Amino acid sequence: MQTELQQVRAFNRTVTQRLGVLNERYLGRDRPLAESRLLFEIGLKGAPVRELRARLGLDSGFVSRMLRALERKRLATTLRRPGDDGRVRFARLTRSGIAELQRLNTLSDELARSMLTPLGKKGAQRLLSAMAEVERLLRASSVEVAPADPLSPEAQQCRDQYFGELASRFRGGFDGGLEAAVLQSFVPPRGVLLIAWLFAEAIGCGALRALQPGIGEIRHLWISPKMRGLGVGRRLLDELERAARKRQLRAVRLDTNESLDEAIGLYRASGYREIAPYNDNRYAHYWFEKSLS
Amino acid sequence: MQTELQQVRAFNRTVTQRLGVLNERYLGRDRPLAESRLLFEIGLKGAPVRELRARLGLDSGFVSRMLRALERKRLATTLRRPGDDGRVRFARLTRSGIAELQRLNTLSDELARSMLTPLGKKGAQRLLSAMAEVERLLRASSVEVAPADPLSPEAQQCRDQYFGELASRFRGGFDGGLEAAVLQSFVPPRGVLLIAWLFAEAIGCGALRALQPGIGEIRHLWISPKMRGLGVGRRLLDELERAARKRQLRAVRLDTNESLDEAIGLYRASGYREIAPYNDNRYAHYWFEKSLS
DNA sequence: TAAAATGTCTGACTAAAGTCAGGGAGTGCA
DNA sequence: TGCACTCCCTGACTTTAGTCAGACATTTTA
Repeated sequence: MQTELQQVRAFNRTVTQRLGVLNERYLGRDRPLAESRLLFEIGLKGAPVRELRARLGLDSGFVSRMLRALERKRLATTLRRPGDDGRVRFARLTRSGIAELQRLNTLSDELARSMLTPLGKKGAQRLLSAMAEVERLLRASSVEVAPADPLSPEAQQCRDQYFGELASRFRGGFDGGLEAAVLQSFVPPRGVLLIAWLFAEAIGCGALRALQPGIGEIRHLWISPKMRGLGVGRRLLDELERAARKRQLRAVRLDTNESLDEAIGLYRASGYREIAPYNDNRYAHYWFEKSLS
Repeated sequence: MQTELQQVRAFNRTVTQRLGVLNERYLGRDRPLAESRLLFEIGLKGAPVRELRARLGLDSGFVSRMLRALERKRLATTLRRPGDDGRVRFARLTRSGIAELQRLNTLSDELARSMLTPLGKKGAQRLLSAMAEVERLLRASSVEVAPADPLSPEAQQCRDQYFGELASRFRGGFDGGLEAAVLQSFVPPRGVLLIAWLFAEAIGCGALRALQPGIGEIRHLWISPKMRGLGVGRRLLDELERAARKRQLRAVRLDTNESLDEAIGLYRASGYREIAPYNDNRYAHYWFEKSLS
């Protein structure tokens, strides 16, 4: 473990040093860095001020003041969008603000090039794939799993994506009727719905409910496609099993469709064993159980 | 190319965000971040002030002022070391400074752990090896190659390390006698000595000199062991060949010892072909030539 | 040995980043 | 309608980070 931590620290040092220096040199040329970041965040489409604040993690006064500065330089405007909540201001780049953003993008590309070109073609390829791996895993490591209300908009959104995917993957489609009673069964203390968050975005979910005395059922385990293969599913499953243990369940069951290979792989790898059908789900091809000791 | 640059930018964003937030949260808790970094750099063994300045890339006044601040808090002292250059001050941590450094190290470890543990064992391993790769390549990409005086201390240092390595690798050892005339032959305009710099540290060298009319010779190509396999050797070799072309040479030659496998591999991969001995170097087993068209 | 260069220090300054309190406008609910 | 709340704004601050000029001691070079 010691050397692993040292490795992370070495990475941390090298990378912050190199990127910090470059960011300042390329992006903060004639303007405070925070202002450049704000320009980036507003982007071509504009954004509500509250969102800018959240994304940059900055104080309301600070952002407001920077927006005034951008307005004085005629790079951005804030307006109120009719139809929206009248308190919310919407920031948008002016024509010259967009030109400025393009210039920043060019500089940012130069920065990227300055990292790749000295390495030659093969080295650049190696760096790129290692970067992609680090980036994905680092994102995965900031994922947080927390219980949620099954009726919350985020839960609804996860379910929509989940059912949408089932509909496209199942041979013969999928008709996602779901009674309110099932959702109620995910509510504590008998069940639980867990959502995996990447910052403010819900990127996965999974639910546990009581099936029979001593036996729970896991349902709706889903991970956003862009976060697959990074262990998020495994984490959700682990947490659901932990929740089941806490509820004194001695086993959990689940069913799944033949087309969901990653899920089936995950279940087998996690110690689930195939059992006889315990329900008449017409979309299920496999039924699994794992005993929790 | 476009998507490659985008990949780098995505990495840049994710990593600076994640590391920036964590750095501040963990290391800048009750003290300016720069001060924490200074504590790190002084370290257990202490360091000369000039070196601290160089490593952190900070203004002399700024560092001096931070040192005074650390002194006021009884975390560090500066002293003059007898025997050394009397102008140089040496910074050293006090007992409580060391305790503070340990605390920082603990926090830094926590930070590292917070990245690894959510990924599970396999994910952590993947992250670690990708991090190591990114770190090494990023360091390699900040290497700069520049001509140097063959008599400069850095050149001397490179040669010492080079000869030292030859002595340990050659069967039967190596007696590194080198006449001043040879060094003189590396001086422009007829020859050139290139040094590869990683920030202020010389981590590789290579020399070109005139051998016969129209033919040059490459000598002393060496890369620090910790920077091997990252394309630095290839870059030095390319630059030496470019220098040869600029001098209107139509070919370059070099000799090498059988034990230097990496070098031999590099030469072959770069288009060098074995030729008959063109000198009577008793340590050489192979003689190579490449024609520059 | 004088002159130039180097290493460190201080004082005086600036820019950037961030915090805090309070106020006005708008929204949603009782 | 009144009240609590949200969103954004401004003004008044502080801290952090940095720059610059010059002073002084020491070392190196001519």
